[in-house]
Order: sequence, then C-alpha cells, then structure tokens
Amino acid sequence: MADDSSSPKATGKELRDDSCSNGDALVLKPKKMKAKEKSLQSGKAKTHKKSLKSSEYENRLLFAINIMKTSKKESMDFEDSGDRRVQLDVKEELKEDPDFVVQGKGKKRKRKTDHRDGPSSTSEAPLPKKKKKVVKEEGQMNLGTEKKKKNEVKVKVKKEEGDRPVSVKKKKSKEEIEAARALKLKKKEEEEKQRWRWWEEEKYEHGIKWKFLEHKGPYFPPEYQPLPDDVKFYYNGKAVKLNPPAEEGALYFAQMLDHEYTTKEVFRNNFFRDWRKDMTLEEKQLIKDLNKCDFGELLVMHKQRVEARKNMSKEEKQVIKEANQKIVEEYGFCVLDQHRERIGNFKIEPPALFRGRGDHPKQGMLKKRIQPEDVIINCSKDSYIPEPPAGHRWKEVRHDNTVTWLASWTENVQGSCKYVMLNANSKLKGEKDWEKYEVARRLKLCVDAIRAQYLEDLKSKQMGTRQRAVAFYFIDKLALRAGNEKEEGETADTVGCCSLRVEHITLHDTLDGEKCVVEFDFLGKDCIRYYNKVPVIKRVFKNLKLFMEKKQGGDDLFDRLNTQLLNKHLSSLMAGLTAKVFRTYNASITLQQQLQKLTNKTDNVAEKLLSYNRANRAVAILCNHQRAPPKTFDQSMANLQAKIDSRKEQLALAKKELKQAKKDSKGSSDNKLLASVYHSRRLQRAIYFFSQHLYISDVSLIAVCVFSLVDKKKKAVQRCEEQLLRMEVQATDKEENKQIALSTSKLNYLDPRISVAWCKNIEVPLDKIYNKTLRDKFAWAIDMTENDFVF
DNA sequence: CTCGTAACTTAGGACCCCTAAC
DNA sequence: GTTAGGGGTCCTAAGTTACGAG
Repeated sequence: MADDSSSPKATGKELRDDSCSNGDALVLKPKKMKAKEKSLQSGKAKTHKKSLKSSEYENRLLFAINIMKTSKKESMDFEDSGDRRVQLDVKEELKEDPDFVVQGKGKKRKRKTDHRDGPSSTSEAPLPKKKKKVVKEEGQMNLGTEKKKKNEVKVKVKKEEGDRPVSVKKKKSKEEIEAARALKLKKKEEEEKQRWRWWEEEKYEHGIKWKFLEHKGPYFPPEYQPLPDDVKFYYNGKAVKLNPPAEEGALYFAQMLDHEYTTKEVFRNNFFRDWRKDMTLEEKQLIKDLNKCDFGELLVMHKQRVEARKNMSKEEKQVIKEANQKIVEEYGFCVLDQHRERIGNFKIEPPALFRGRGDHPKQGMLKKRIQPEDVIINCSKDSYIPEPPAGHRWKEVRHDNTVTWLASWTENVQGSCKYVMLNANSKLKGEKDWEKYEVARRLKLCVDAIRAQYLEDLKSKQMGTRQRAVAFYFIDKLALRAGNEKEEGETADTVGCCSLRVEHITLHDTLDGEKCVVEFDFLGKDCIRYYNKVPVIKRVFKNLKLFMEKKQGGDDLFDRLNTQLLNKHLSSLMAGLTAKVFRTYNASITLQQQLQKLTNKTDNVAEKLLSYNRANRAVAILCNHQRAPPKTFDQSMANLQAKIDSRKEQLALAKKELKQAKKDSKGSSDNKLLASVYHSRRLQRAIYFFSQHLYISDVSLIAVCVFSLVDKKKKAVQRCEEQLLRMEVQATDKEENKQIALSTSKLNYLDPRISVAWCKNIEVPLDKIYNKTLRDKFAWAIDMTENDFVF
C-alpha cells in the first residue's frame, strides 16, 4: 500500500544513518509505541550503568523489546557466533519493520542469508545513492510547493517512483536495480517534461482540429505466408492444395475451430460463401460442403505456433518486443502542432473472419485485407507526405484539418469507415473528453427545469410529445441509450430507448408490493441483456399502457419518436444537450453522491478503496456495464474463501494465546514471573547478553520480556484481524464484481475530477484508482483539480 | 425534411505479461 | 523456479450524433 510506503522509506533512511554513527543510533519512535515507552520509563526499568540521556535509554529499551520478540521465534545463537551476528539480525529486522513487529519468518530467513556473506557491503553500498535520492526528492518537493500546482504531477510521479524500490529491493544485485530505477525515473522525468499542457492553451476556433499534422501513414500487417508442405487441408478425406487466397481463408477458419463461433450455422454459412469466392473454378467445383472439410492439420499447426510462441526464451521474446517497439516508434506517433502525439490504432486491421457480437447476421464473413489503394491519408499539406508501401499508392491524400483522423478506409463486411486516430492521452481526445464533462456539468444546472418540463409533457395532448416525455423519463431515470433505428439484417437485433418494442417491456400494476412496475428485458449494445424491474410514476405507467394499445410485440413502443426528434428537442433545451449527456451526467453525479455517502476519512485505505469501488459499481450497474464472469471465478472465489477460513482459525488461536498471556502476566506474582522468565534458557541468555551490552538490568529486562509477550500476542491478533478484514473486503469486492465491469464507466462516464478531488481529500494515492494509462488520459484533470472540486 | 454516411465515442472480449504465492 | 490470477493493453465492433445531399 502506497500510503504506508513513505514510512518504510523514511525508516530505511534513518536506519542507514544509524549504522554509521552510534550515539543516536536508535532514535526510532513509532507512534504506536509511545504509550508503552512511557509506562516503561516510569516503571522499574530505570537502572542503567552509564549515564544515558533518557531518550537514548528509552530507545535502547525499545530496541531490547524488539530483540525479545525476535528471540523466541528466531533462534539467536548468542554464544556461538557472537555479537556481530546478532546485531546484524537485529538491523535486518528493524530495517524491515518500522513498527518493530516481528513478521512471518520464512522470507526473512532467506533475506538474512542473502545478506550474510557481505554485511559490510550491504550496509554501506546503497547508502550514498539512497541519500542522494532523498535529497533529490526533497528538492522536487520544494519546487512543488514553490510552483505549486504546475508541478504537482511531477512530484507525484517522483514519489511513486521512490516508493517502488522499497518493496522490490530484496533480490537481484543492487546495481541492477539502481540502474533500472534510474532509467525509469529518467524516462518518467522526460515524459513529464514533454507532456503537452494543452489545457493551458487557448482553444482553436470552432471546427479546427489542428494546424499541422504529420505522420508516417498506417502500418500494414505482414503478408500471408503459405502453409508448409507438410500441413494439408483435406476435403472428403483427400488432401487438396488450395490456391493461396483460399488457403488463407481456410487457415482463418481453422484457427477459430476451438471457438463457439464455428459451430454456429450462420457463421459457417457466411464463411463458406465468402471462402468460395476465393477459390479457383476447380476448387469451387470440388468443395461444396463445409462439413466435408478437414482443417485438422491447420489447427494443429496453429496450436503449435501458439505454443512455440509461449515457450520462447526470454531473449527471443525480448527480440520480438524490441522489434515491436521499433514499429511503434516509427509508426505509432505523429506530430500535431509541434507536439509528438501517440496514435491510438496505427495498425491496419488484418484480414480475419468477422466476429460480430450476439446473433450477428454477418458473422463469419471474410474481412478482407486492406491495401494502400484502399486507404485515405489525412495530413498537412506542408508536412512530409507518408510514403505508401513499395509498389503501391494511396487511395487519396487529403488535407482536412476539421477532422481528427490520420488515415481511413472502408471495411468490406459492413461497409463502414475505419479510422486511424490519436491515443486517448492526446490533446484532441482529451479536449473532447473535458468538453463532454463540462456539458454534463452544465446539465446539472438546468436538469431540474428539464425534468419539470418532461413531467409536464407526459400530459401533453400530442402523442409524439408524450412519447418523447416517457422516453426521456427512461433515459434520465435508467440511463438508457438513445436507441437509433438499425437496418434489419445488417446487425444483431439490439435496441435502445427510442427503438424499444412492445415485447421488451411488461407492465405490472403491482409487483412485489410495489405499484406501477415496468419490467424491462431487451438486448442492448453488444447484445448485453438489460433486465430491470422499475417502479415508475403513475403518469408514465398510464402512458405506456396507452402506447401499447392495439400493438403487437414486434411493434415500436414509441412509434412517433426517433433519436433525431429526441435530440433535436434536447438541444433546444440546452446547447449541446443530447441523450447521451444524460448518461454522463447521471453516472458522474451518482459517483459523487455515492462517494460522499460511503467514505469515511477514518477508514483505512482498503476500506476507502472498497467504498470507491462500490460507488463505481453503482454507476456500472446504472449503465448496465456487464462482463462475462471470469472462467476461473468460482475456483478463485473458493480459494479466497479457504484462505479466509484458515485465517479465521489462526485468529481464534491467536486470541486464545493472547488471553493466556494476559492471564499469566496479571495473575502471577513477580516471583512467578521471574520463575517463568528464568525458566527459559534462551531468555536467560538474552538477558545476559543485554545486560552486558546494553547496560540494562535483569529486572527491567524481565519486565520487558513479560510485557513483550503480551504485546506480541496482541500484535499477532491485531495483524490477524487486519489481514482477515482485508481478505473479507477483497472477497466482498470480488463477489459484487462478478458480472460487473467497472472499467467502462471509469473510462468513459465518470468525470475524472471527481475521483481526483476525492483522492486528495481523503488521502488515497491516485494510483490506487487510476493506472498509468488512465493517469495519462486524465492528465488534464489531475493537473487542474483542486480539493474543492464539485461536479 | 428525410436519409445516408462521416466522424467520433463507447464497449466487451482476447490476450499478454507481471506479480504474488507456492 | 513455476504457476495462477488478474490487471493492463490491444483490438475492433457497435453505438451516437452531426451534417450534407437530394
């Protein structure tokens, strides 16, 4: 957790300093220990040989306590290996654990052995670098406070970088890690320096998207490689050598044989029809039935290739990775108004079998290979014009700065246009995104009036107006999509609000104790089912009954309404208002409200994050963002549950032990205590050791021992509880998230400024909720949002 | 005004790769 | 060292909306 991550870092630093000087070596005061320190100080533990300052004494005592804790679990062989070893261990222990809590042993042991061969080098080598780094960071911080807002992003990035090594530092050679870290840091710095702070610049006049645009053109997928001779396609049991285009089609089909698609009649028929188009006359005459085709060897080859790729050595993978990097470097960027911007999809879509979603009538059709002759290039007149691949030419080169795409082509299956556009972190996308949320915020200001208006319209004498009002009610209340009409037979049968049909809703005068319930059941975008039972106001209910009169299930519910009419009306109510703005508005306002409701400042980070996820989830549910439950869901849930159960047992045990320890310490007299402590040979040795080396008396040490036992048990219980809580939170989160996709709303509907402000206010590091990609995409919001932002 | 389509956003699944746990 | 799981990225389909032609 990054919120604690600053403390281990600080502690680490102090400890390293300690190891050089010795007087103030033990100035370590975790907050939790304060009370205990006091009680110890005032208690028996006042006997010391040398005149130590009291604070130093305290610290040594604390140090001793920690050793005591360690002493029972870790076998410290004082007699054999002498002081050096012990001190080493202690150092290690403290280094790991700022709160002096003894943690699980397994890993520590390992680490100890790792360090043992070169204690001097391990304790000294990293020191200078570490120090340097800290200094650097402080410098950054100062800069940050001076320049305040402008450098906030920078500072954050630095911090995050600094945190990482603390948790990773164990293995590998120090130099390697240092080098890697330095490299990353440099890269990040570079990146930040190069970030285009477009949101601080003046906007272009309406409609102008850029003034200069230069790029290398799209990247074309590799040509088809014919099958090796030993991989054969069979028809009716006989090997047939297909001509390359037909062979290519056969391979695409073969590659999908393990997928459900290839069992669907529509898919098979579409494929077969398109495939035959690529056959020679001869082949066509021979191959007339897909069922007689045997793609087995092709599939085997494909699987082998996949397997081989997976089993490649690290070096081989690295080579491929570098090659890809090179391609990205060359084709993945453009220059837009003097800034280098990442392109989102610079690769031309390779040929494939069309995978429409749901019952798509065109599934299985062959999506053809795109040639440069199909591609339109868009760039500045005065820019370097991209070269088409050798022997080819572009369909067209145009210079249209009112659009944002760099290249486009028409896809053959649906006849739609495909575009090469910029990445989400670009100015063009970011500005649009920002604008989208600003429109939604404007809606907030007039939403009451608009709602009043449509409630009024429910009573209109005009049928069209009433339908519009009811549709509007759904869009507002349920965040339905607008629902354009679609051409029948071209796409799967899905609907949105305006295209709802009578068969998609059922009216219940009463249902489950509620009145006027509308039951929705239809397939929405991507054939995701929308199922919901919603109580509605009476006027809406009555209207629905009216709209459904004398209609068949297949008839339009809103026969006098379409999206154009609806949007036209909306834009008359507020500039820029369309149906989808309501989705954005309702999503963002819901997040804000839920966050307000669910989060407590006193919660720990895990709980805060659960709250955030729950707020996020409320939005995802509202917007019906679903996902297929992960295939391994049940299994991993069971695993987690098993872990929780075992942790519970551990907790019970720990509690029992604590109780016993308390009983021992309270119920027994000093003599008994003494006896019990002296009973342990190991503790005896420890006491001897400390009385020699730390100038603490036996008596105080005994007190320390007893105290530390109870304390240790307490800590164990506490830690167990924390872990259990964390796991339970995780399990809840997971269960609730089984079929809900949070990412879509996070990416497209939630004003990032809400999240940024929340993080700032409630002290959750932003990277807990936004990964790197999202932080890049929302750089504008991260930079400009103050704590008091309200959507 | 209707219709078609260009342009752009929104969407879920596939797949890859890193990390934590064993 | 291996592997499972999950986050992150890639991919491209499927929406919405604006706009221009007829």
